[in-house]
Amino acid sequence: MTKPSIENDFARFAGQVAESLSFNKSIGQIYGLLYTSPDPISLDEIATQLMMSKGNASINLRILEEWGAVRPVSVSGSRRDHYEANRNIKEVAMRRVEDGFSKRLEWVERELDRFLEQSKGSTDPKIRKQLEELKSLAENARRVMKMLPKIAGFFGG
Amino acid sequence: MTKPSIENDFARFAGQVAESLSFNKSIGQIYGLLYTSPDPISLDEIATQLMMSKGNASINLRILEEWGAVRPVSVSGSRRDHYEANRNIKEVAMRRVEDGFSKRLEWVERELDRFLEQSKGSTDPKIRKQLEELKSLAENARRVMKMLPKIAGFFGG
DNA sequence: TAGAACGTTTAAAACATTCTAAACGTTTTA
DNA sequence: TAAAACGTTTAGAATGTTTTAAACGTTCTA
Repeated sequence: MTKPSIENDFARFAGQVAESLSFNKSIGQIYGLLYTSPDPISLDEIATQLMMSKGNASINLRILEEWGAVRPVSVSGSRRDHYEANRNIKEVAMRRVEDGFSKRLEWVERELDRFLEQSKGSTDPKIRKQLEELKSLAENARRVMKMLPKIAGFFGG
Repeated sequence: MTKPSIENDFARFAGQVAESLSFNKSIGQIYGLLYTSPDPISLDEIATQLMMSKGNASINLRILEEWGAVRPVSVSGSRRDHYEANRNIKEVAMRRVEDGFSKRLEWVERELDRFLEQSKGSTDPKIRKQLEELKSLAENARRVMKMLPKIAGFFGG
């Protein structure tokens, strides 16, 4: 942090938020910095402003890019990559939920199916009933996930 | 794992699920074991079955108890504490969302208010607009959280 | 074409979390 | 009352994650 400014405080705050969501601090800081920045920023500037190594900035920028939270833009008069934030946080979050949580739920359902297969015939019927309960729970959870964008849109869209 | 059984496989699976939710493995394994167990189990039995230290079992059982995911029950003929799972996972998850996520959202809103205060007068108006946008986003998110039990109930209740 | 300007990769340092084993304090049993 | 049976605490070992610093390979510039 070269200068103490509201923008820098905000980037630090975004780092804390990221940590509390079990992302890493740098990811939050970078996104926070780009979020408030009126202009796209280069990798070097990001690293300097946030007092982190170029390497770290590079790695976490790439992750943010994968998430669609950040995009590279070309800035005339500079050959450096510059980045700007995708400020549509709801969109970013939804994609994150989809890619992270829904995919895992599908995996859980597949595993539960395997257990159900295993439990056929051999074990006592109680466990089968429990597995079926779990599976329907997972299915419902996934259905809720799927509705989430519409639900979120229904509240402040 | 003394015996290879579907129950033990399931406990291991629950451990993986826990890890993917950024809890620790032991928490998931313990809950998984208790979930499928027809009878309450003692701390020692839990540790033995899951091949973990008593200390670890003790610590994580306490966390599960705090979450309301597990409850101690007295078993006649034994002075050991025995535990059984609260199998109402939806209830457990909802309380977890409430205690974890909603509380954090409230903190985010408070911090955003502080930034808004700071931004009054001094800085350019753009950042203030962004902060207000973020705040309304957080409010909406919290509103969705609050509705979640009803939404979840609307799907398979 | 030599060297500067970049972004990426990598090895290891710094740090955080999880887990174990043993010591410990109670409570119960004999 | 001595010893056994417990659950908890604790110090540190094991492991995992994040970050840095430096080496590296390109691409551009002069």
